[in-house]
Amino acid sequence: MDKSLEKHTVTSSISEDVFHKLRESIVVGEIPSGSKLSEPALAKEYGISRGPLREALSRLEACSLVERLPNVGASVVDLSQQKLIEIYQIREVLEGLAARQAAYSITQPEINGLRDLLEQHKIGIHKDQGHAYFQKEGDFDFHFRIIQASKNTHLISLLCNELYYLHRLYRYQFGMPSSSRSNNALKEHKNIVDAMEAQDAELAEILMRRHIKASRLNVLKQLGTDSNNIIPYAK
Amino acid sequence: MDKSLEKHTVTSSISEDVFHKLRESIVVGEIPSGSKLSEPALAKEYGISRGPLREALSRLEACSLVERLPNVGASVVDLSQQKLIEIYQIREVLEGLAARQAAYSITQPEINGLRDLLEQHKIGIHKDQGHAYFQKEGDFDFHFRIIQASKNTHLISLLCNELYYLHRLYRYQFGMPSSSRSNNALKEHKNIVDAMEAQDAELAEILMRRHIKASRLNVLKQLGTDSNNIIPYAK
DNA sequence: TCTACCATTATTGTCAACAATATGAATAAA
DNA sequence: TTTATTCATATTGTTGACAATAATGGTAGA
Repeated sequence: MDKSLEKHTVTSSISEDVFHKLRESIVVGEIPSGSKLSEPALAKEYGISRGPLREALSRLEACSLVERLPNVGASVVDLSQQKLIEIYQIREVLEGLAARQAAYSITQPEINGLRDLLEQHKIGIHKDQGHAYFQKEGDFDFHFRIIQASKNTHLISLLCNELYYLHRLYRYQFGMPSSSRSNNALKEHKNIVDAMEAQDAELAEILMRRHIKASRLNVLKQLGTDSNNIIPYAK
Repeated sequence: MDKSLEKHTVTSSISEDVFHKLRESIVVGEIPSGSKLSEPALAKEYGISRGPLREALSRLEACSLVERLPNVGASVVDLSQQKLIEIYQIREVLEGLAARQAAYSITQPEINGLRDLLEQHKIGIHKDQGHAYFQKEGDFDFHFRIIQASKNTHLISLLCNELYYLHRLYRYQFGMPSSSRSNNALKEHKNIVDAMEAQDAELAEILMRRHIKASRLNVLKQLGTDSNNIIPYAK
């Protein structure tokens, strides 16, 4: 498997490249949500033909970042509070599953890695509490590692290839809270790692679900009060 | 929205058609799992060009029915007991979520529809207990309705467009048990509907998870004993 | 002035040919 | 006999052109 992997990852097709580029542009808001994606325009912009571009659009559609209507074309997905809630609900149960499975199969090195991350996170909070860019990435990293540790490849793909970028998109577009919660989040992260180290799968699942639910409620609270945080394209 | 939907669903593109045809062929085993999908051969078979065919393959890849290697091509996904377990684990939590959300928002007509289905199911068990084709479809229908009732569009898409066909694929390929369990399954279904009608979301989730877990354990038990049920392409 | 219809234009869907890469067989060397 | 290399073949990746459909603007009629 290593050999074939090594053999194939060196080759990067045009459609692959433009898929990654487009995905990043969409997630960071460079291409605003709701906007139309014209095939001729994009093809010209990237200096490629429409074939690989359509392939890329197809893949973006698969991870719910763009929507396509037959004979009409592709648009960047329209954000809404409703969709954000849906994504959180799904993450809640899927990452709960990830934590549960990880509790069974996580290794000591993986546990150590998570503890190091928590330590860095702690330092980060004291240092630049405020618009804490670090925490955000640190949070993603934390969740990432647990998902990977679940060893459920389908779950990993679902969370890391599809929902992850959608999540990032919303974080970038809606102003991002979570800094107000980073102390709580840190404690919750620690408890989750403790449960996993104790191989208490049920507890790990419950704690992870609670953690994501708390995050969801916090985000919604912020959005409810700061209505100006809602980006112009949201319905 | 109804108008635009009505307007656009009448148009069916070639790639759309061939996507549906290929998906069905794969699910029912007409195209065996693990087999290579040659673009020229398939294009010729369906009398189309390679363009829309590649689009269809791309969509099949998105729902995990085919795997593609760059510069190598597409193959129907390889089945394995490991993957089957992974899918069941994911369904367990996602359909648990669906049941929980459905408990909040399900309508009385939807409840009535489910009860009718259970009644038909009951009759079906008495009539042709054995290789009960009806139960299988009835089971799918039951789960489908609850997923729809969750009103979470992302969840609906995930379960009905992606996991559903994978599930069917495994059912068709591995001999399918579930008839041995149909009496238990019926009771479990009834309890789930009861919980939803009582708007007891937590209970509905727990019962649905337990139901799918029981189904998973049953399938694995069958596969463990009847090793000849495992299809030739499984590793 | 407003509405309905029509034609023009632009965009998407499809195709067939070309380029680049991988596969497999045949040959040569060890 | 086995392994490495090379070449021929087939397959995938990409392109540009053509066909079909939708969006747009203007005109005629009410």
